[in-house]
Amino acid sequence: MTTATLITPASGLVLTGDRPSEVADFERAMVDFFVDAAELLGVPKSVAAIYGIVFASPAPLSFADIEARLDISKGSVSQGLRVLREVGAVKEVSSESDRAELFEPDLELRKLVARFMENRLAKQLGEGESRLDQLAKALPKGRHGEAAVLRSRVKQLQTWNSKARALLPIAKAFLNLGG
Amino acid sequence: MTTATLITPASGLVLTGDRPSEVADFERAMVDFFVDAAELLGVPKSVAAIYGIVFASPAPLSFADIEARLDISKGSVSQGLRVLREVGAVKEVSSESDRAELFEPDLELRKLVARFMENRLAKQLGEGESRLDQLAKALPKGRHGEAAVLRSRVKQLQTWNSKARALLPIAKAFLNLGG
DNA sequence: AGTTTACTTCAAAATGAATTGAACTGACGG
DNA sequence: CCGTCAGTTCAATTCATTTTGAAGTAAACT
Repeated sequence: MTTATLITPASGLVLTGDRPSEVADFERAMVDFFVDAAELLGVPKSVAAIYGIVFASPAPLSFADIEARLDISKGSVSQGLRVLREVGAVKEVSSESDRAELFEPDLELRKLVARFMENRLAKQLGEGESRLDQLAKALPKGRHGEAAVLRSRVKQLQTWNSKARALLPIAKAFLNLGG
Repeated sequence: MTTATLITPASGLVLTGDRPSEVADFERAMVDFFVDAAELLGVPKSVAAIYGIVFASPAPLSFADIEARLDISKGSVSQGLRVLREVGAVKEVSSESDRAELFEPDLELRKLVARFMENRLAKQLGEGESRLDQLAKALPKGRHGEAAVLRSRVKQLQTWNSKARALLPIAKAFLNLGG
């Protein structure tokens, strides 16, 4: 063992610019953290990076700030911010003195998580349930025990589907305990 | 409302061949179910389709059977079966009379789910924890309350990470209850 | 009115992952 | 041995998604 624990090869999306490298390093680590997490959740890197850079800043950032700190195009910043606003991950705070809108992370991560579960998991499980109903109806009634085998397999899937559905609210409750 | 509940546009991977259309319809529905689910889990369509077609058959299927029922290349069948064997989703049963290996689904879905949680979720959360440790060390000590803001944000992420870690075994236990 | 600033839009390019298929390996039968 | 059958491999291709950037819009300033 000669190398330290270098978890991931670093996304290289953060530009140092003229800020203290101490700050840029912190931002880099934060952006990488969210980029990693996003990969698991199926969110584009640029979107995760924007959230990361906003999260890493103690003060709200303007569009221009984000553009300057990240090595991504203006178009991506625009689209990414739209997505993040839509899901409530960042919110605009109007700056008094200036004309540009400023963005800060919405720290109610609870809500984000809940929304994610709702949108992706609950939706998928609901659709799965419908599909399984169709499957149960479409069961081919082949001879012997064959029909029985298939019936039991479909039933097994239905059991899993409903268990997963039942787990969702439990998970939600658990994550909310003293957030 | 004029249209029925057509959950998804159908993957079109199942070939009817010369089997009864009743059977092909069932297979189609099953394959689509797994293809959908796989999308959520980040598994390639072809792999999900192979699992689906095997799952939809009361009798074990040979390599050639799978190739004939699905509209995917021989190469994909080979690679897909390898993946499925590696994660224990299908198992080989040697056919007495014939020389070809036959495949059937490993119905211990519990194990599959547990393995998935282990590999994807637990791994990701573990890496996240390391990253967060790094982040905590890299906290830039800017003036005023700024440092405090960042410290509290990092702490918040750590709290979430550990909650998620704590949830995993709970979820596992819940899903195992009377499977 | 005209210019600048601040952002949005979207068609085209880049990226990255899955899929193909032709060449290959090796076991079996003749 | 030689040919065929059964499956594997992997470079090249296709496909889907993300990213870019140039052109467009609109509000704010002068």
